[in-house]
Amino acid sequence: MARYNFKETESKWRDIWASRESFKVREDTAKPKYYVLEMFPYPSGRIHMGHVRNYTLGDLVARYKRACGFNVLHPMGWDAFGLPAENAAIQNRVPPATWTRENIATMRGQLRNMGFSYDWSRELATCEADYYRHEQKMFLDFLGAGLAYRKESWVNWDPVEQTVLANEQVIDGRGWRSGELVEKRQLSQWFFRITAFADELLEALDGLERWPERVRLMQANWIGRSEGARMLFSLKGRSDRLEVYTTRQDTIFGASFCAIAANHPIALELAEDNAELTDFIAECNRLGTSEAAIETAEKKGFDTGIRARHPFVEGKELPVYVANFVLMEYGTGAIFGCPAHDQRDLDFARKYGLDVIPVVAPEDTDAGDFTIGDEAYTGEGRLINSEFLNGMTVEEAKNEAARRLEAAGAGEKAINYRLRDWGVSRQRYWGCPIPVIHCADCGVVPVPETDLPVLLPEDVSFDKPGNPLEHHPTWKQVDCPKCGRPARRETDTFDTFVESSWYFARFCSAQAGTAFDRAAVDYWMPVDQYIGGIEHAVLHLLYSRFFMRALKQCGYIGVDEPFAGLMTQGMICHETYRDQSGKWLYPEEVRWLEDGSAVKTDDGTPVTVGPAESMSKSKRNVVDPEHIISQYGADTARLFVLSDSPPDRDSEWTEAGIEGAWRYTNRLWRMVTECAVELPPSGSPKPESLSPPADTVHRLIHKTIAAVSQDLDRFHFNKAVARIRELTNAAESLKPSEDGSAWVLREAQDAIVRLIGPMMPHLAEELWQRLGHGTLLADTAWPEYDPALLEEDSVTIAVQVNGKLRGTVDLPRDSSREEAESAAMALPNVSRAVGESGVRKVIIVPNRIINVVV
RNA sequence: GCGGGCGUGGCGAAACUGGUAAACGCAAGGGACUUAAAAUCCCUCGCCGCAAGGCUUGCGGGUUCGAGUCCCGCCGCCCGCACCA
Repeated sequence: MARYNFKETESKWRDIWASRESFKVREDTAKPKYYVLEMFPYPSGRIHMGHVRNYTLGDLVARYKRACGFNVLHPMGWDAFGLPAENAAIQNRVPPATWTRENIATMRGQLRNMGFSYDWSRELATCEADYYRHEQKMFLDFLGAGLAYRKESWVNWDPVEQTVLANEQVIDGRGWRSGELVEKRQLSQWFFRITAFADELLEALDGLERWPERVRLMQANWIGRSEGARMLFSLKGRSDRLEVYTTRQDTIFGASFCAIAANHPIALELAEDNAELTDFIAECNRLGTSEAAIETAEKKGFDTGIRARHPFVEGKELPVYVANFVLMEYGTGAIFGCPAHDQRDLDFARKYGLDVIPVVAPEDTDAGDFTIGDEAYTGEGRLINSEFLNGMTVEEAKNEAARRLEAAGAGEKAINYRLRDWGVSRQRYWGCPIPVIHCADCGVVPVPETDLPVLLPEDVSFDKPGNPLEHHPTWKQVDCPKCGRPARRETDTFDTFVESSWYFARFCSAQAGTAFDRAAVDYWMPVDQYIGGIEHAVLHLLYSRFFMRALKQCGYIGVDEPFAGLMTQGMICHETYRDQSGKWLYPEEVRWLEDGSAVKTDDGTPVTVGPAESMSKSKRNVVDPEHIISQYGADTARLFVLSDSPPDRDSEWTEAGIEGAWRYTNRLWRMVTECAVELPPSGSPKPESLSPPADTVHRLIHKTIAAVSQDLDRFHFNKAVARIRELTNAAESLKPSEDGSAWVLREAQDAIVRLIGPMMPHLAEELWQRLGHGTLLADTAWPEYDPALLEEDSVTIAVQVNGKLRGTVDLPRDSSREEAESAAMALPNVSRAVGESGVRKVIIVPNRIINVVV
């Protein structure tokens, strides 16, 4: 029995697709367009299983849509700037550019070997000047539009990466890549004004119907809109006023203190001649922002001695504290405390002996009896102890309090967002240079457009720690474009998330001399289906949404939303292995014994097998796609990652699983190439009569085409695979002696090959040719089904007695109720279950179920 | 604390708007072919039971002729955000 020679076949068809430019596309208004994109990879060196899954999903969609008649754009590129290249440079003394380009070459070859239907003519790498030069121009335009600005602020400093991180890149107080606790530093940094679009980015989430609900929720939470009021408290003995933000302006009569953040300007001013306060502020700054630190931290305050005047109560004064739980980054960095209705304020008030005045009482409570114990009351109710607000609901009181504040010039309604502007400066070398020049006389001067691009020098040294651009002998020395005197180039580079915020639009016209060919972008954008990991739910996916709006405002493009559809794929997991000393082992270092236990291949010592976890280099539970491809071929690997688990769920890589996929690959091969009987050519006319078994399979072909199409439309790829296997099973079990079976078998082969085409393109292309077709399967339309064959003439109907299954009856489709009922009652099981008691009623759902109620 | 999701065989999973639970695959067991192995093919495979039959979708209730699916209350697991004013 000949095994399928995937090595020969797969490379043969890849060469044919490449030489025919099968997947090269251009704008064509005669066809509906479909833009399918997978998140482009960072060129780390080699592709991993996560890439295989991601790109297999995308390729399936691309090939399916192409077969369905869409003009499909399916490009690939490289997210090529980033820190690993610098680390490699330090460790191996290879320039980052060289390291990156070599990795790209390797990974491009690996992706080609997978047979993905990319239009390689659109390939791009973000580290090349012909890409990032456009980004520098965008920055200048953003600057002009007020969407980019420079500001001194407290930023997150990653001590390992030696750079600043955006808020989105700090997870539980730690750097998203380094995992190290971040420090707060005050630095002058470039920001993108993402907050200008806060409301729009939030509102538009509702329109992203083909995004997973949880990604939309995560973005909504991240933007964090809240409605409340800004209030101004005049301060005794000072001319300035204290601005606070609150969502509970209705509780103003319950206020008993104000609190400001440790980094609030007033706190810093007072600290100048108050050593005790300086110490307290330092203590607050030391406090981590990790979950553990926050939970264990005690509420602490420092009385500044300043007194704030209550806006409505003549003579009432509130002490102003510096408090460790007030964040400078949220709202105005100052609050008023109403202990009765906020747990944190209550804890604080109890500790410092402040008043606790209830001002909201639950509907059915007698106001006089309502007191606060250890728990603040945060529920609904009516206002008490609140002069002009008394008797109002919380909602009414919020409105009235805001109205009165505004009338008194002491505040107004306000909307606040959690979202902060996007800090894009990075003190790193391998990134896009920020095109500005610092001049001692003229200040910050943008690089004139005619001087773009600002090229990243490649002759850099990593001998000293820190940013090589700082240490470069000449690069930063430049004349001021305004006054001509010696000045200094900005040595910060952009966050690499800037490059990934517009690459998808660049793909529409990847070779254009300007950033975008507007007509091409208008034709292709938005991306119809974007596929990638959930880890970018907030980061990349939010930045890109902002970037499109910023580009639109600057006249580059006309779209707001970059990704109309989003699919987030799950991770690939694998068992973990440790030897006796607890060291992690690679799967290939483990051998399995007869009794099911595992030992080390080299010395036979026992191995501890751990549960499946997501593949990671540190735990060595990785499988190199290249090994799999050389052992089983790309198609088998592709089939395996599509089988069993739905795309959005984590799935486990197992040796048995890939073996199962390999078995099926060979079954298909044999079914077409080693058929026992002579089959008529594809497309022969249907024989006069089909035996009942042949007719059943004939119908199944059409049912399968219908079902697989629907499954692919809904991204239920594992179900589509199952249905194709079902059809294969049925076709194989058809006996050649049956009337018409040869014709049906050939029809089934044709259908199976076409249906499996987007999943296993090389094998399908080969079998398609062997079935006698003169065209490429890649150029062949998706099969159609005959709706008349989807419905059977007879149906099997379940018969229940009191909801319990007692048997089934086979009846002609659409039999009358009487026929159905009498057939059901005739079943011995049914009459036994009914017994002596009379039938009360019979529920009949035509063609589905008969339920006899006794 | 807030928000969201998920609990189905030994395992991955199916089950359209409530209508025959476990399709498809993996693993396992038995058999055929073979000197032998691999490959391949056939059979069994939710649980209890020789069988007839009974039971079964995390647990407890409810709605319904009928619930994996809807409602209420628990239990468990996972994810996101979090001193957010």
